[in-house]
Amino acid sequence: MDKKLTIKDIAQLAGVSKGTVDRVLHKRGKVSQKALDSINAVLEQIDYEPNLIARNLKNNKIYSICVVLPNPESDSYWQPCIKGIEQAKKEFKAFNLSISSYYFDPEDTESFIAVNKNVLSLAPDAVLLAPLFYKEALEAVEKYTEQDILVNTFNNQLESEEIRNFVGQDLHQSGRVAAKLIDSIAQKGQIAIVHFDEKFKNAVHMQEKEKGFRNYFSQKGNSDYEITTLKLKRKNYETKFEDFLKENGNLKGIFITTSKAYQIAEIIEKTKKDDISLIGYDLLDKNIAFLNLGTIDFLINQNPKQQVYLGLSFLVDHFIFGKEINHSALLPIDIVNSENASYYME
Amino acid sequence: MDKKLTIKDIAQLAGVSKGTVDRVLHKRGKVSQKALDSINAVLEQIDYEPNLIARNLKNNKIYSICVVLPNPESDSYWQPCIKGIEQAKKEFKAFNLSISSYYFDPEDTESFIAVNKNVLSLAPDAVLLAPLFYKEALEAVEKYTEQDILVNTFNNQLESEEIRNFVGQDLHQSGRVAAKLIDSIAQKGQIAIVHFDEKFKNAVHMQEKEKGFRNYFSQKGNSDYEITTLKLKRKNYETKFEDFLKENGNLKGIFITTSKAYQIAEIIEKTKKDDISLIGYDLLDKNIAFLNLGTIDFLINQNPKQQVYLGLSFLVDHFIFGKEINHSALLPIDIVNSENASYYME
DNA sequence: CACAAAAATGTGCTCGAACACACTAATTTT
DNA sequence: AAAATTAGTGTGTTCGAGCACATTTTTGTG
Repeated sequence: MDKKLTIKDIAQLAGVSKGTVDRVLHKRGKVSQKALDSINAVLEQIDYEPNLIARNLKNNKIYSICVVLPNPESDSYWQPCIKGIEQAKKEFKAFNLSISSYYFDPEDTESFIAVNKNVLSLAPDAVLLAPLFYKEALEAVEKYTEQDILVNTFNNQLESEEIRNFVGQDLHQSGRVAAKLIDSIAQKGQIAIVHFDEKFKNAVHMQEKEKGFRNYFSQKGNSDYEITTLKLKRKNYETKFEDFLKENGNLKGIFITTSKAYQIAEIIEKTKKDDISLIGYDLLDKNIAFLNLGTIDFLINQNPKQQVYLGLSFLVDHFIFGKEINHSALLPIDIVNSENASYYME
Repeated sequence: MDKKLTIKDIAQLAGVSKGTVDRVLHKRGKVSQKALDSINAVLEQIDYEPNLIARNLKNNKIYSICVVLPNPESDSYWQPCIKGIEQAKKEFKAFNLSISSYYFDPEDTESFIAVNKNVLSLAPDAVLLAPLFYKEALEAVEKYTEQDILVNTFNNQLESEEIRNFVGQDLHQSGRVAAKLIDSIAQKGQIAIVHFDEKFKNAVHMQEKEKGFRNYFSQKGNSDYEITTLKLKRKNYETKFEDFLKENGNLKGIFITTSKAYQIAEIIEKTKKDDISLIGYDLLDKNIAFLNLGTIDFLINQNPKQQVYLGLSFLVDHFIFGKEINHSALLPIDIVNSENASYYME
């Protein structure tokens, strides 16, 4: 049972003290060429891995991480994030960690700014941020970075040098997945891309999905479908969509780019039309209900729970085990129907 | 920044020494009622979590884990397992772990017995086993358990008291997922369930999938489909399947219960019939090729890579962090089309 | 050559849990 | 009542990395 080699072993093999080996490993200088050579010779022969457990023993600081996300009560898309945070807390309970959540109002830029200001004043070690408002998020990230607070993002991609990590999905590709699904199930005819546009906050999101969706069909060529885009606002979406249905009798499929597919499904269900295929996003209870009913054919899982969990576990890996943080982690684009939905919800 | 409470802190609060606290925590006895009471009083007030890092520092044993699985060269379904093992090795490199793989011939019961005998003689701390052969696997598990070797299984479920853990999928539900997919895409007509029957080694597997598939339609009632089962053997599958195609002109969908969908796809492709929907299993290169071509409509990902990785990480959690091992972990049943396949492969 | 400054190297302590062992106090035995 | 036994308690060491500090060696300069 050959145990792992330690710094002490290397020191012995190289004929120096562990202090010298330590200086070589950490490039702290103050080492003679002779000692350096003999230690390097040993290091080349053996495969030294520092014992992370021992390394972290000394470091008995409690790392505090703040998660900044929209209030799940305002938009239930974010509900699963709570579970993701709980899971991370449970999983990492044994380490010196303190994870706390801070909610902002997804409809209110000011609230986003205020919450970030508050979190900044708490001076945590890291922030996991859902950067819903582009400009304000960049400013927040800058301030955090000034205070040496590590910032990671999830859900929305933000182009910034300071961001060490992003956990989310490729929205363009997600649009292509939806297109392929429509292509698999919808009859020849018209296809509508429906954006539920609440104060444009998801504008970039929805545009990327639309681009991907259209890209699939234009790349494929000679399509059986005519694709139109429909923008709906919260206030009058019902009448506006009902009008759209009347005007477009040949509608065979709808791709809803937000998590509000159930609102379309409700209307479709009333019209008793069963030849319109519906593809939407996210496993909200209301969406699942229509999925089970057959009104919605497929949902694409953006996996908010996993996004938060992974984002947190990257931070833990970084703080506790000194691992480098990847620049970005793209989660799989899960295709969900009534039969496999439960596995993605729990 | 209040740091975590240690044994020393508890000792101070209770007015005893850390040794006494240690005896209470580990129920080693030799503690007076008075000391016990005062320590318990402290423990009730605070929420003590032992520092796992410190606990494991002392324990500098190298844990050896053997993975026993079919030779990926005999059946490329198992190919991703190698990556799963590599990933686990990389991820857990920093801990005192030694993970090694042992292959058996999936067509040869004797080889399964021999490999397990060999692994048994190596006396590892744990074995992660793909229990392909039911009876022999039970015997092997029994022998391992006699030697106090922890056994976990993946891919195939095995009913046994000794098994602490299983990582895999619910095959019945996976059949239902396939049925729902067929129901979404196939035109009215005949549906065939195709079993590729290699020496019955997967018999239980395939039967469970078929049951789930049929269960979906019988539960739904008034189906547009007539379902037949076709068993093919490796030798003459081509002619047999071609005959089947000729005899069943109204065939609209095929559910292949193994990873050999590409063999059916090859034949379908030749006939130039494009109104037959194909659902199969597993992201083999050949399957992916037909998925991209459009011959295969969906693949169900059984995720062998993740199965092995999770199985190993459960063992690591157990050995390194003293976590309890769950009895079973059912992985999601991923629906894969040409657009989201890459996320499940890497 | 002396002697200071700088460079190189080694020593020793820390982290928290676990446990061996030494030690004291209480109890029983002779 | 002294000796022996046992119950109860505290102390000290270990694990490996990291780092402060002490110590030794080398180099430079008058």
